[in-house]
Amino acid sequence: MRAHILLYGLLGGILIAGLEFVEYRWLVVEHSIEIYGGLVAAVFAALGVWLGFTLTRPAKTIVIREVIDREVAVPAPAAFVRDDRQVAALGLTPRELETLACIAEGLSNHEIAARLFVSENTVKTHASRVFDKLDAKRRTQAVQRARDLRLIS
Amino acid sequence: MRAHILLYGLLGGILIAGLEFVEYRWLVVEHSIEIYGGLVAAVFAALGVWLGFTLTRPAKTIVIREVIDREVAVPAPAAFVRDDRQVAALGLTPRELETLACIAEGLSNHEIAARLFVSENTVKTHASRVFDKLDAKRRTQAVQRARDLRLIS
DNA sequence: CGCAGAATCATTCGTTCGGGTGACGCCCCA
DNA sequence: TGGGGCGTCACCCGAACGAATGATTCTGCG
Repeated sequence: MRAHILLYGLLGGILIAGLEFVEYRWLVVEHSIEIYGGLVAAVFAALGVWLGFTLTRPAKTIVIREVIDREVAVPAPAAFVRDDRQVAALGLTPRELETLACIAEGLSNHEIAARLFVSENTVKTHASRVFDKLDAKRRTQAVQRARDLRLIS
Repeated sequence: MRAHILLYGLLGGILIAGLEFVEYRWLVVEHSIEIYGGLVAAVFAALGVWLGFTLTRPAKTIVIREVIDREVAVPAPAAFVRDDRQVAALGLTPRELETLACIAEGLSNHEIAARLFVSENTVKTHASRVFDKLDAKRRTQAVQRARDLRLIS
Protein backbone atom coordinates (compact mmCIF):
# COMPACT_ATOMS: atom_id res chain seq x y z
CA MET A 1 0.00 0.00 0.00
CA ARG A 2 2.79 2.37 0.85
CA ALA A 3 4.60 1.32 -2.24
CA HIS A 4 1.49 2.24 -4.18
CA ILE A 5 1.49 5.71 -2.72
CA LEU A 6 5.15 6.13 -3.49
CA LEU A 7 4.71 4.85 -6.98
CA TYR A 8 1.82 7.23 -7.44
CA GLY A 9 4.07 10.04 -6.35
CA LEU A 10 6.72 8.96 -8.80
CA LEU A 11 4.27 8.81 -11.65
CA GLY A 12 2.92 12.15 -10.56
CA GLY A 13 6.38 13.64 -10.81
CA ILE A 14 6.89 12.20 -14.24
CA LEU A 15 3.50 13.41 -15.30
CA ILE A 16 4.08 16.96 -14.13
CA ALA A 17 7.43 16.99 -15.86
CA GLY A 18 5.66 15.73 -18.94
CA LEU A 19 3.08 18.46 -18.62
CA GLU A 20 5.82 21.04 -18.48
CA PHE A 21 7.24 19.68 -21.67
CA VAL A 22 3.91 19.55 -23.40
CA GLU A 23 3.10 23.05 -22.32
CA TYR A 24 6.36 24.21 -23.71
CA ARG A 25 5.53 22.73 -27.03
CA TRP A 26 2.12 24.21 -26.87
CA LEU A 27 3.43 27.68 -26.24
CA VAL A 28 5.97 27.44 -29.01
CA VAL A 29 4.05 25.77 -31.75
CA GLU A 30 0.72 27.29 -30.79
CA HIS A 31 -0.91 23.91 -31.14
CA SER A 32 -4.27 22.62 -30.11
CA ILE A 33 -5.46 22.36 -26.56
CA GLU A 34 -7.12 19.07 -27.37
CA ILE A 35 -3.81 17.26 -27.53
CA TYR A 36 -2.88 18.58 -24.15
CA GLY A 37 -6.18 17.64 -22.57
CA GLY A 38 -6.15 14.30 -24.30
CA LEU A 39 -2.75 13.44 -22.95
CA VAL A 40 -3.72 14.37 -19.44
CA ALA A 41 -6.94 12.44 -19.75
CA ALA A 42 -5.26 9.32 -21.10
CA VAL A 43 -2.52 9.29 -18.52
CA PHE A 44 -4.83 9.81 -15.62
CA ALA A 45 -7.37 7.35 -16.93
CA ALA A 46 -4.70 4.67 -17.21
CA LEU A 47 -3.41 5.59 -13.80
CA GLY A 48 -6.89 5.36 -12.36
CA VAL A 49 -7.53 1.98 -13.93
CA TRP A 50 -4.28 0.69 -12.56
CA LEU A 51 -5.11 2.06 -9.15
CA GLY A 52 -8.53 0.49 -9.27
CA PHE A 53 -7.06 -2.87 -10.14
CA THR A 54 -4.41 -2.83 -7.49
CA LEU A 55 -6.71 -1.56 -4.80
CA THR A 56 -9.38 -4.15 -5.46
CA ARG A 57 -7.00 -7.05 -5.83
CA PRO A 58 -7.07 -8.35 -2.23
CA ALA A 59 -10.83 -8.31 -1.94
CA LYS A 60 -11.43 -9.69 -5.39
CA THR A 61 -11.27 -13.38 -4.68
CA ILE A 62 -13.64 -13.17 -1.77
CA VAL A 63 -16.28 -11.28 -3.69
CA ILE A 64 -16.28 -13.62 -6.63
CA ARG A 65 -16.39 -16.61 -4.40
CA GLU A 66 -19.76 -15.63 -3.04
CA VAL A 67 -21.22 -14.90 -6.42
CA ILE A 68 -20.30 -18.13 -8.12
CA ASP A 69 -19.82 -20.89 -5.59
CA ARG A 70 -21.67 -24.04 -6.37
CA GLU A 71 -23.76 -23.73 -9.49
CA VAL A 72 -20.67 -23.58 -11.67
CA ALA A 73 -19.11 -26.49 -9.91
CA VAL A 74 -16.65 -28.21 -12.20
CA PRO A 75 -16.41 -27.03 -15.78
CA ALA A 76 -16.58 -30.09 -17.93
CA PRO A 77 -13.12 -31.58 -18.26
CA ALA A 78 -13.32 -32.02 -21.98
CA ALA A 79 -11.54 -34.94 -23.55
CA PHE A 80 -8.09 -34.11 -24.76
CA VAL A 81 -7.31 -34.37 -28.41
CA ARG A 82 -3.76 -33.90 -29.51
CA ASP A 83 -3.34 -31.56 -32.41
CA ASP A 84 -1.22 -33.75 -34.63
CA ARG A 85 -0.87 -31.06 -37.22
CA GLN A 86 0.87 -28.90 -34.69
CA VAL A 87 3.11 -31.82 -33.89
CA ALA A 88 3.93 -32.25 -37.54
CA ALA A 89 4.35 -28.53 -38.08
CA LEU A 90 6.82 -28.30 -35.25
CA GLY A 91 8.58 -31.46 -36.29
CA LEU A 92 8.33 -33.07 -32.89
CA THR A 93 9.42 -36.69 -32.82
CA PRO A 94 7.56 -39.33 -30.77
CA ARG A 95 10.36 -39.54 -28.27
CA GLU A 96 10.37 -35.79 -27.84
CA LEU A 97 6.65 -35.87 -27.22
CA GLU A 98 7.11 -38.50 -24.55
CA THR A 99 9.76 -36.40 -22.91
CA LEU A 100 7.55 -33.35 -23.11
CA ALA A 101 4.70 -35.22 -21.47
CA CYS A 102 6.97 -36.29 -18.63
CA ILE A 103 8.18 -32.76 -18.19
CA ALA A 104 4.59 -31.58 -18.00
CA GLU A 105 3.99 -34.12 -15.26
CA GLY A 106 6.56 -32.35 -13.19
CA LEU A 107 9.20 -35.03 -13.33
CA SER A 108 12.87 -34.20 -13.11
CA ASN A 109 15.26 -35.21 -15.83
CA HIS A 110 16.51 -37.97 -13.60
CA GLU A 111 13.00 -39.37 -13.08
CA ILE A 112 12.21 -39.07 -16.76
CA ALA A 113 15.37 -40.98 -17.54
CA ALA A 114 14.25 -43.76 -15.22
CA ARG A 115 10.77 -43.87 -16.71
CA LEU A 116 11.86 -43.85 -20.33
CA PHE A 117 14.72 -46.21 -19.53
CA VAL A 118 17.42 -44.03 -21.02
CA SER A 119 20.24 -41.99 -19.57
CA GLU A 120 19.70 -38.55 -18.12
CA ASN A 121 21.85 -37.10 -20.88
CA THR A 122 19.46 -38.39 -23.47
CA VAL A 123 16.55 -36.83 -21.65
CA LYS A 124 18.39 -33.55 -21.63
CA THR A 125 19.03 -33.82 -25.34
CA HIS A 126 15.35 -34.49 -26.07
CA ALA A 127 14.33 -31.71 -23.75
CA SER A 128 16.72 -29.32 -25.41
CA ARG A 129 15.29 -30.11 -28.82
CA VAL A 130 11.76 -29.68 -27.50
CA PHE A 131 12.63 -26.32 -26.01
CA ASP A 132 14.19 -25.33 -29.27
CA LYS A 133 11.18 -26.35 -31.33
CA LEU A 134 8.73 -24.78 -28.93
CA ASP A 135 10.83 -21.66 -28.63
CA ALA A 136 10.91 -22.05 -24.86
CA LYS A 137 13.71 -21.17 -22.53
CA ARG A 138 12.52 -23.11 -19.49
CA ARG A 139 10.65 -26.34 -19.00
CA THR A 140 7.73 -24.54 -17.41
CA GLN A 141 7.51 -22.32 -20.45
CA ALA A 142 7.61 -25.36 -22.69
CA VAL A 143 4.71 -26.88 -20.76
CA GLN A 144 2.73 -23.68 -21.09
CA ARG A 145 3.29 -23.43 -24.82
CA ALA A 146 2.61 -27.12 -25.33
CA ARG A 147 -0.70 -26.68 -23.58
CA ASP A 148 -1.59 -23.72 -25.73
CA LEU A 149 -0.73 -25.65 -28.87
CA ARG A 150 -2.73 -28.64 -27.66
CA LEU A 151 0.27 -30.92 -27.67
CA ILE A 152 -0.41 -32.22 -24.19
CA SER A 153 -3.42 -32.41 -21.92
CA MET B 1 16.29 -0.07 -2.21
CA ARG B 2 13.37 0.09 -4.54
CA ALA B 3 11.52 2.13 -1.97
CA HIS B 4 14.36 4.63 -2.11
CA ILE B 5 13.89 5.10 -5.80
CA LEU B 6 10.21 5.62 -5.28
CA LEU B 7 10.83 8.04 -2.48
CA TYR B 8 13.11 10.03 -4.73
CA GLY B 9 10.42 10.07 -7.35
CA LEU B 10 7.87 11.24 -4.82
CA LEU B 11 10.11 14.01 -3.61
CA GLY B 12 10.74 15.03 -7.19
CA GLY B 13 7.03 15.16 -7.80
CA ILE B 14 6.45 17.26 -4.71
CA LEU B 15 9.23 19.58 -5.71
CA ILE B 16 7.90 20.14 -9.17
CA ALA B 17 4.42 20.54 -7.78
CA GLY B 18 5.76 23.13 -5.37
CA LEU B 19 7.34 25.02 -8.21
CA GLU B 20 4.08 24.89 -10.02
CA PHE B 21 2.32 26.30 -7.00
CA VAL B 22 4.73 29.18 -6.71
CA GLU B 23 4.20 29.95 -10.31
CA TYR B 24 0.50 29.90 -9.72
CA ARG B 25 0.77 32.61 -7.13
CA TRP B 26 2.53 34.79 -9.61
CA LEU B 27 0.53 34.26 -12.73
CA VAL B 28 -2.86 32.88 -12.08
CA VAL B 29 -4.66 34.31 -15.02
CA GLU B 30 -2.21 33.29 -17.72
CA HIS B 31 -2.13 29.68 -16.53
CA SER B 32 -5.73 28.83 -17.04
CA ILE B 33 -4.50 25.98 -19.22
CA GLU B 34 -3.09 24.27 -16.18
CA ILE B 35 -6.32 24.63 -14.30
CA TYR B 36 -8.04 23.09 -17.27
CA GLY B 37 -5.53 20.26 -17.35
CA GLY B 38 -5.92 19.68 -13.63
CA LEU B 39 -9.67 19.46 -13.95
CA VAL B 40 -9.42 17.01 -16.82
CA ALA B 41 -6.88 15.00 -14.88
CA ALA B 42 -9.05 14.84 -11.79
CA VAL B 43 -12.13 13.84 -13.74
CA PHE B 44 -10.36 11.14 -15.69
CA ALA B 45 -8.55 9.86 -12.65
CA ALA B 46 -11.88 9.40 -10.92
CA LEU B 47 -13.28 7.83 -14.06
CA GLY B 48 -10.29 5.52 -14.26
CA VAL B 49 -10.65 4.44 -10.67
CA TRP B 50 -14.32 3.77 -11.22
CA LEU B 51 -13.46 1.80 -14.33
CA GLY B 52 -10.88 -0.16 -12.45
CA PHE B 53 -13.38 -1.06 -9.79
CA THR B 54 -16.11 -2.07 -12.18
CA LEU B 55 -13.79 -4.01 -14.45
CA THR B 56 -12.34 -6.15 -11.71
CA ARG B 57 -15.66 -7.51 -10.58
CA PRO B 58 -17.17 -9.39 -13.47
CA ALA B 59 -13.97 -9.91 -15.41
CA LYS B 60 -13.26 -13.31 -13.98
CA THR B 61 -16.43 -15.00 -15.09
CA ILE B 62 -16.36 -13.73 -18.64
CA VAL B 63 -15.19 -16.25 -21.16
CA ILE B 64 -14.20 -15.13 -24.59
CA ARG B 65 -14.94 -18.01 -26.89
CA GLU B 66 -13.47 -18.08 -30.33
CA VAL B 67 -15.02 -20.02 -33.13
CA ILE B 68 -12.43 -22.51 -34.25
CA ASP B 69 -12.90 -24.01 -37.65
CA ARG B 70 -11.33 -27.42 -37.72
CA GLU B 71 -12.24 -30.94 -38.57
CA VAL B 72 -10.70 -32.05 -35.32
CA ALA B 73 -13.23 -31.45 -32.63
CA VAL B 74 -11.58 -29.09 -30.22
CA PRO B 75 -12.88 -29.52 -26.71
CA ALA B 76 -14.57 -26.40 -25.50
CA PRO B 77 -12.28 -24.27 -23.40
CA ALA B 78 -14.29 -24.36 -20.24
CA ALA B 79 -14.36 -21.32 -18.04
CA PHE B 80 -11.85 -21.49 -15.27
CA VAL B 81 -13.08 -21.09 -11.74
CA ARG B 82 -10.58 -21.10 -8.97
CA ASP B 83 -11.45 -23.47 -6.20
CA ASP B 84 -11.14 -21.09 -3.29
CA ARG B 85 -11.89 -23.82 -0.85
CA GLN B 86 -8.72 -25.56 -1.93
CA VAL B 87 -6.88 -22.28 -1.58
CA ALA B 88 -8.19 -21.87 1.91
CA ALA B 89 -7.53 -25.49 2.79
CA LEU B 90 -3.93 -25.19 1.68
CA GLY B 91 -3.51 -21.82 3.33
CA LEU B 92 -2.19 -20.17 0.20
CA THR B 93 -1.83 -16.42 0.51
CA PRO B 94 -2.76 -14.03 -2.34
CA ARG B 95 0.87 -13.29 -3.04
CA GLU B 96 1.69 -16.95 -3.17
CA LEU B 97 -1.11 -17.48 -5.65
CA GLU B 98 0.24 -14.72 -7.84
CA THR B 99 3.66 -16.27 -7.73
CA LEU B 100 2.19 -19.63 -8.57
CA ALA B 101 0.36 -18.19 -11.54
CA CYS B 102 3.55 -16.63 -12.83
CA ILE B 103 5.38 -19.91 -12.42
CA ALA B 104 2.66 -21.63 -14.42
CA GLU B 105 3.17 -19.08 -17.16
CA GLY B 106 6.69 -20.32 -17.51
CA LEU B 107 8.38 -17.22 -16.14
CA SER B 108 11.72 -17.43 -14.41
CA ASN B 109 12.14 -16.20 -10.87
CA HIS B 110 13.86 -13.15 -12.23
CA GLU B 111 10.98 -12.31 -14.55
CA ILE B 112 8.46 -12.93 -11.82
CA ALA B 113 10.36 -10.57 -9.57
CA ALA B 114 10.17 -7.90 -12.25
CA ARG B 115 6.47 -8.45 -12.83
CA LEU B 116 5.47 -8.50 -9.17
CA PHE B 117 7.82 -5.64 -8.44
CA VAL B 118 9.75 -7.44 -5.71
CA SER B 119 13.22 -8.91 -5.40
CA GLU B 120 14.11 -12.31 -6.73
CA ASN B 121 14.72 -13.48 -3.17
CA THR B 122 11.13 -12.73 -2.30
CA VAL B 123 9.91 -14.67 -5.28
CA LYS B 124 12.00 -17.61 -4.20
CA THR B 125 10.58 -17.40 -0.71
CA HIS B 126 7.01 -17.36 -2.01
CA ALA B 127 7.79 -20.18 -4.39
CA SER B 128 9.32 -22.22 -1.61
CA ARG B 129 6.19 -21.84 0.50
CA VAL B 130 4.02 -22.76 -2.45
CA PHE B 131 6.08 -25.87 -3.10
CA ASP B 132 5.83 -26.73 0.55
CA LYS B 133 2.06 -26.30 0.66
CA LEU B 134 1.54 -28.14 -2.60
CA ASP B 135 3.97 -30.86 -1.58
CA ALA B 136 5.96 -30.29 -4.75
CA LYS B 137 9.67 -30.54 -5.24
CA ARG B 138 9.93 -28.75 -8.55
CA ARG B 139 8.09 -25.86 -10.12
CA THR B 140 6.73 -28.02 -12.90
CA GLN B 141 5.33 -30.39 -10.31
CA ALA B 142 3.76 -27.46 -8.49
CA VAL B 143 2.11 -26.34 -11.70
CA GLN B 144 0.78 -29.83 -12.32
CA ARG B 145 -0.64 -30.17 -8.84
CA ALA B 146 -2.07 -26.67 -8.92
CA ARG B 147 -3.87 -27.54 -12.11
CA ASP B 148 -5.27 -30.69 -10.60
CA LEU B 149 -6.49 -28.79 -7.58
CA ARG B 150 -8.02 -26.10 -9.77
CA LEU B 151 -5.86 -23.36 -8.33
CA ILE B 152 -4.84 -22.06 -11.72
CA SER B 153 -6.22 -22.26 -15.24
C1' DC C 1 -0.80 -1.78 23.06
C1' DG C 2 0.99 -6.33 21.79
C1' DC C 3 0.83 -10.18 18.90
C1' DA C 4 0.29 -13.08 14.68
C1' DG C 5 0.37 -13.32 9.93
C1' DA C 6 1.90 -11.63 5.63
C1' DA C 7 5.27 -9.72 2.75
C1' DT C 8 9.67 -8.41 2.04
C1' DC C 9 14.82 -9.12 1.55
C1' DA C 10 19.28 -11.25 2.38
C1' DT C 11 22.84 -14.95 2.55
C1' DT C 12 24.73 -19.44 1.88
C1' DC C 13 24.97 -23.83 -0.17
C1' DG C 14 24.11 -27.68 -3.01
C1' DT C 15 21.39 -29.34 -6.86
C1' DT C 16 19.22 -29.11 -11.17
C1' DC C 17 18.71 -27.19 -15.65
C1' DG C 18 19.90 -25.88 -20.12
C1' DG C 19 23.24 -24.71 -23.94
C1' DG C 20 26.84 -26.17 -26.70
C1' DT C 21 29.27 -29.59 -28.84
C1' DG C 22 30.62 -33.96 -30.48
C1' DA C 23 29.93 -38.66 -31.36
C1' DC C 24 27.91 -43.40 -32.49
C1' DG C 25 24.53 -46.75 -34.22
C1' DC C 26 20.27 -47.68 -36.69
C1' DC C 27 17.05 -47.45 -40.36
C1' DC C 28 14.98 -45.68 -44.45
C1' DC C 29 15.37 -44.42 -49.09
C1' DA C 30 16.97 -42.31 -53.17
C1' DT D 1 25.78 -46.83 -50.81
C1' DG D 2 25.71 -42.52 -49.04
C1' DG D 3 22.75 -39.09 -46.91
C1' DG D 4 19.46 -37.79 -43.51
C1' DG D 5 16.54 -38.32 -39.66
C1' DC D 6 16.16 -40.37 -35.23
C1' DG D 7 17.65 -42.01 -30.88
C1' DT D 8 21.21 -42.54 -27.86
C1' DC D 9 25.13 -40.99 -24.82
C1' DA D 10 28.91 -38.05 -23.07
C1' DC D 11 31.34 -33.85 -21.26
C1' DC D 12 31.69 -29.07 -19.73
C1' DC D 13 30.03 -24.87 -17.86
C1' DG D 14 27.22 -21.14 -16.47
C1' DA D 15 22.75 -19.98 -14.98
C1' DA D 16 18.70 -21.01 -12.56
C1' DC D 17 16.61 -23.27 -8.97
C1' DG D 18 15.42 -24.80 -4.21
C1' DA D 19 16.35 -25.42 0.87
C1' DA D 20 17.41 -23.39 5.08
C1' DT D 21 17.68 -19.69 7.99
C1' DG D 22 17.25 -15.17 9.96
C1' DA D 23 15.65 -10.62 9.90
C1' DT D 24 12.61 -6.45 9.18
C1' DT D 25 8.40 -4.00 8.17
C1' DC D 26 3.52 -3.48 7.90
C1' DT D 27 -1.24 -4.61 8.82
C1' DG D 28 -5.14 -6.46 11.15
C1' DC D 29 -7.10 -8.00 15.28
C1' DG D 30 -8.24 -8.51 20.01
